[in-house]
Amino acid sequence: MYIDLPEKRYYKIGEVAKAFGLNTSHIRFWEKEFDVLKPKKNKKGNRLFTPEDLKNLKLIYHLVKEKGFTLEGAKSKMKENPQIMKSNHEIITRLEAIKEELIKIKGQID
Amino acid sequence: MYIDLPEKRYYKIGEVAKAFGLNTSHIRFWEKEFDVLKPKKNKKGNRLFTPEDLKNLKLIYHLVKEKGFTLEGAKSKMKENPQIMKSNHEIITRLEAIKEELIKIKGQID
DNA sequence: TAATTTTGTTACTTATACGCCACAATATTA
DNA sequence: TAATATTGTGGCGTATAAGTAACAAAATTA
Repeated sequence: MYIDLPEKRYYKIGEVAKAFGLNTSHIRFWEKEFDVLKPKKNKKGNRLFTPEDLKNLKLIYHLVKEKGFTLEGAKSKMKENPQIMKSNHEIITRLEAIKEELIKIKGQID
Repeated sequence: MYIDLPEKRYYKIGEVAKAFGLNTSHIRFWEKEFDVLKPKKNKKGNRLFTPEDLKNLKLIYHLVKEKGFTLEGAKSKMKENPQIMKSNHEIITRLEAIKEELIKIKGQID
């Protein structure tokens, strides 16, 4: 997967960008495009991405980069039923991780 | 809906374009992009679109113009499981037509 | 303290998805 | 028959979408 970050309360834009293989401008660009992406900011204005923000980013990435939606397409898809969309996507992501695990285990047996 | 054509064996590009509210260049462009779109041609080279071609066009239109897929996104979506995709889409289209009918009838009752 | 990172804004670049035109051949309509 | 319309291929033009870079100032990290 394109993401591999330690668990913590907040992530900086640089870490996030790196985790997705995007550059920081790109992240900021998506932030302007997608209302759902609203990282907190500290007093100086630095972005603080929460794990929740990362979930949203993952979903956007999935729709745009993997499924081939336009940004507009992704936006309206996400409006359809945001919470169900998101939880489905989380479940699928989780299942894919489990599948990977199982394949690894199988490899050890053979 | 964007389409309203009499039933016949073949349609000319002009009719097809008009039915979708696209211009002929656009139809030809999609033809280059989507392998699934392969209208027959007569000896002179004129395109002969079958009802089957129209179904494919409808699906493309749906994905690109209504769902917000990029052309690439639409292509890979259609490769996933072409026949199921298409029959689902036909069923949904049919149901929507029925819904329209029912709404009309309801309007007459009120 | 020095090096690195981040900020917002703006402008620039590239890619996508067409639109339009020319010219020739054929078809349709008056 | 003459005028008009439609179609073909091919190439060039273009609007919008999507992403990148440049900047100087401020902040963070080493």
